[in-house]
Amino acid sequence: MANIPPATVARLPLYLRSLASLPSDRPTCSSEELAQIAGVQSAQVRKDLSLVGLRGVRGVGYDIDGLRLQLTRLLGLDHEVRVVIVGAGNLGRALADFAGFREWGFTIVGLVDNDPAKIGTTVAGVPVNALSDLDRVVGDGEVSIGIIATPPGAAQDVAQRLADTGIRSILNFAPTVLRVDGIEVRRVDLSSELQILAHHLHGPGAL
Amino acid sequence: MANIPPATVARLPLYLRSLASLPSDRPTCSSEELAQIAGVQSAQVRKDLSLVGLRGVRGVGYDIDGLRLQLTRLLGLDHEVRVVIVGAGNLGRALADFAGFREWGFTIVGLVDNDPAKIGTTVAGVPVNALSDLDRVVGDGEVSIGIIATPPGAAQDVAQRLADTGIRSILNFAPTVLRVDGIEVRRVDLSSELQILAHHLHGPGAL
DNA sequence: TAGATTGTTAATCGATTAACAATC
DNA sequence: TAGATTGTTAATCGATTAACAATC
Repeated sequence: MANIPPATVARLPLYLRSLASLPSDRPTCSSEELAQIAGVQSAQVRKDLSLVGLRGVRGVGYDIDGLRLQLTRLLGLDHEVRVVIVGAGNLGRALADFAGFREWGFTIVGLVDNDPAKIGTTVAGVPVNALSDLDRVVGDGEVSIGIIATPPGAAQDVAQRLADTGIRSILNFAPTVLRVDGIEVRRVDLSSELQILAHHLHGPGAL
Repeated sequence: MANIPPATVARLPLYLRSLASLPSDRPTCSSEELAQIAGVQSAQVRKDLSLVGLRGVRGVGYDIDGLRLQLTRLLGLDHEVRVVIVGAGNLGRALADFAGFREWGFTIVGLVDNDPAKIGTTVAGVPVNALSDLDRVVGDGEVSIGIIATPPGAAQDVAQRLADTGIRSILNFAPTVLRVDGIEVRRVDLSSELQILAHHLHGPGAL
């Protein structure tokens, strides 16, 4: 496999989810149907599926079950994926209890924080560990993804610690540009999202 | 103004934030310095700033205060921006208390939910209103941005209601493709982010 | 066969990067 | 002047879309 364009990879979860909205009485669907549900062009769907090696049948469409199976496999969701969340503030705790993660087979093995008042408690069944125990939590749990939900000042240090434990990927909610080698980092910048929306309030179409 | 490329708009919050990391003893900074902090190429910085009409001085750099002022204005953060959050679950409540929003001048005027047990309470000083009061909350508050933090099944209905109140933009945390006209929608898809990271666990560089 | 729909090519569009003349 | 750094052009790269021959 390999060398799937990033833009295509980013749409695979959308396609996988869109399959759930398909009428269940038919074995196949067309790229046009999938496109409607996903909110993209049908040519985009065909191109993306083709790029990841998924083929349909001309005149018929794509096999829904096959698509589901292969997309799940491509996204690595056919194995359990274990996740640790660093930062047990409001956001970290909300993420620990986020139904959407479990739904796709992600397991939150633990929260990590440096506040003694939080350590030892549990949030939605997830234990809160000391930051000094990060190594143990990640090592014991075969954790491959770390989520950073700390204040901005702590994020870089936490990222390096996560990297040192041998974690493979980081999802960063702190508004901090992380510098870590050999690790894939994705950033979710909540304030930026609002700011981008705010920009458009004054653009064309403003009151 | 107008017609700034979306990719450029999306980086303006990053530049604005990066200014805060600059040494405060100098009045100017170079595109190279800013690029380092923001984690992008210096040519990108120059191009972006040029595209939004911000100019530096050759051989000298950009005026830091001027940059901060103009970026703030461009992003519409020189006025208070009022926001309503629909959905007072874990995520909605975490967002209501999210420091990063207030920091940039966003005001959360209210949470909205349909759970009688939650209505009338407050979260981080933000009152929880009945969904049936959405109109009043948005209307009274001159709210321009709505955040959707509901379960997926409720998101489309909420989006339409928000549109009907005359809101201008929506930030959608529900894993739902929204169909609303004349409104800017941005999506933050937490499960997708993890799934994209999960995909790369098996790509090149996998153990 | 006729109708439907894929898979792929080529065209277009947009974003990034390199390079360098302009100029402080 | 010499050194630094912008602002912009052109080159490159990547993503999207249109179009249609292939084919079920």
